Amino acid sequence: MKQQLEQLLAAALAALDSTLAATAEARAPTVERSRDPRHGDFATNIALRLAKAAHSNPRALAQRIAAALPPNPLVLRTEIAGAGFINFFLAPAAYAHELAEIHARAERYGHTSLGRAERVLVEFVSANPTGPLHVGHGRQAAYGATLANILAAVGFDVTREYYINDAGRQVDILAVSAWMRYLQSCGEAVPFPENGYRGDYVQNLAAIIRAAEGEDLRRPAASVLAGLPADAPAGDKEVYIDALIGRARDLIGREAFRRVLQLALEAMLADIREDLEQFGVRFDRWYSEHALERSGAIERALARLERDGRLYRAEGAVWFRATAFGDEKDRVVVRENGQKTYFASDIAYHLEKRERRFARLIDVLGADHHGYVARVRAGLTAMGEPGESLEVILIQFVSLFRGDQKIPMGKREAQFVTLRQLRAEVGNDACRLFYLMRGHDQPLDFDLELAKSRTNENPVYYIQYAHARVASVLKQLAARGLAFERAEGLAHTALLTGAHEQAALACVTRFPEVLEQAAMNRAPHMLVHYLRDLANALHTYYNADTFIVTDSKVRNARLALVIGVQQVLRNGLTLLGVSAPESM
RNA sequence: GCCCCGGUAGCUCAGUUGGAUAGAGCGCACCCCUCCUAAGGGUGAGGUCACAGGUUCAACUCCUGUCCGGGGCGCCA
Repeated sequence: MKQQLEQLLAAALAALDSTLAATAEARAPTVERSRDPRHGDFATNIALRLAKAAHSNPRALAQRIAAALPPNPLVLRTEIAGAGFINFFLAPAAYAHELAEIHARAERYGHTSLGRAERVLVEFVSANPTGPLHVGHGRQAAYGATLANILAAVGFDVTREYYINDAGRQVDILAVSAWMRYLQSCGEAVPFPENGYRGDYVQNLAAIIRAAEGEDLRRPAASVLAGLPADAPAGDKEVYIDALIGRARDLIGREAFRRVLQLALEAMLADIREDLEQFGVRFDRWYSEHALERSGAIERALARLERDGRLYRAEGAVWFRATAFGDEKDRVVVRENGQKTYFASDIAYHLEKRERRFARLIDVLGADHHGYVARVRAGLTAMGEPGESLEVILIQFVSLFRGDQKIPMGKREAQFVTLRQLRAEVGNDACRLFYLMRGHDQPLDFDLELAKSRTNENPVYYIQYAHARVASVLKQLAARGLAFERAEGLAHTALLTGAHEQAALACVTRFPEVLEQAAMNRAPHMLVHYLRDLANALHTYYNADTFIVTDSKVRNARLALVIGVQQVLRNGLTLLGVSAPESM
């Protein structure tokens, strides 16, 4: 509906004044829903915006524009109001037409072609496979999955990707942590390194290694520890763990170390995949950093930067001249010890995304990655790619509460709450919806008690209940030996004149606009708030009026409306990854 | 010190890219089931949109500065 009005406006402006119509504002006139019903159904401020360029006062200009509007059966009348707004009052037929559209398009209603099939890569979660997903990753998963769904719904060609950091020092640390636990389980008295991963899951990794390798990789504690530098607190934990990794490779051989690493990695990845799968989060591709490395892409990227004079050597390391591309300092790409940094592979990875012809690269990252944005963009720019093609969305942190009691969390400590634990406690539906209730740039307080409560304080049930309520009405209808007659209902929508019916119609037909807003603002929470509003419109209507009445015209018109509401609720919940139950 | 995000009702938060009288939930005070699920609906009280300037016909929204809160600034990832 909104689009049609905007087209009418554009036509009016073109007919009125060709030079005026050429201005940027006139080319894309905007129409908005009126907040106050007295201001009609839609309103535009175009006359106010163009008044200066037209050398006219806004109200007079509004008059001329309104007069130039091509006649349209959907528009009952227009009115000039306030400082120069043009208010549109729609004909009842406009809502009737839109309601028929909901019934006709069903699960496709709300889907548009706004995105023009532009190729978008949404990379999200990408948690390091060195431990199970925690509640922060859960928010990124819910956000990324839903954003991708919404972008796809409004016509973007979306690919969902998870980048696996399965190369480099970090996974070596995972491997050596698992090996140390393995040695302990074999009865060797080796101290666990300060910088190792100390979660319980590492014990499981040790058990997996033992099942695969028996005691073949057991080495005496004395030979493991001989001549190593001191661990923290006396020594440097970073130096210590690197030395320990070197020792492990020497003692069991590079090949065996590789097998340990591979077993640990596969177990972690299987856990992460299963967790996300159960959470309803799916990826089109799991992109391995290790595979990127093997393909030579990182070497090629570095060679290209070298050729273009973007690299220099200092203090034994190789630096990328990031400051030449807007970053605040230059960045190391190859360390003094010859190891490439993660940043080097990030450059290659993002370049490779562009080579796969994605017009827009969206990275969904934790808020702690803020410093990373400028440098990856600098890398992309240095490669001759437009910096704007990269869009980084930072997700603020999650705090868990039990009532008003904050639950302590720490990533490296043994005690942290995993996504799996959270899902088990509150359920997937509440989990997805609670993660999405707030804007991504807002820290999230997640109250476990509230998420579990089956009261009206809990928005999950509120929305789902509205959906189930309509299903219940239909069951009741069948129980009374009646059936919904769609054609009759849609033919008599003019009977839906009550205040609650008008409100429900206005709300349910907003869905396509909400999806566009949510997509363009990267704001899934707008969809959540909308669904709450729609559920409220349904509950209010339900309490005020009876749907199953004897007059079949009225009955079917009302049912057409509530079934339309149910359809939109279902479409919205599906995008959020929340179930739409038939009964509760 | 520099950078990012936030500051809106007692609490938790929305606010349609600058519009008309700033909204919702919870909490508080009331009211509504012989009726399609009360996991629901309705009414009321509650605001200096952190503060000060600026831009504009119009500012919660944009710009500058100040104050407060959170986060980030390693040859870590």
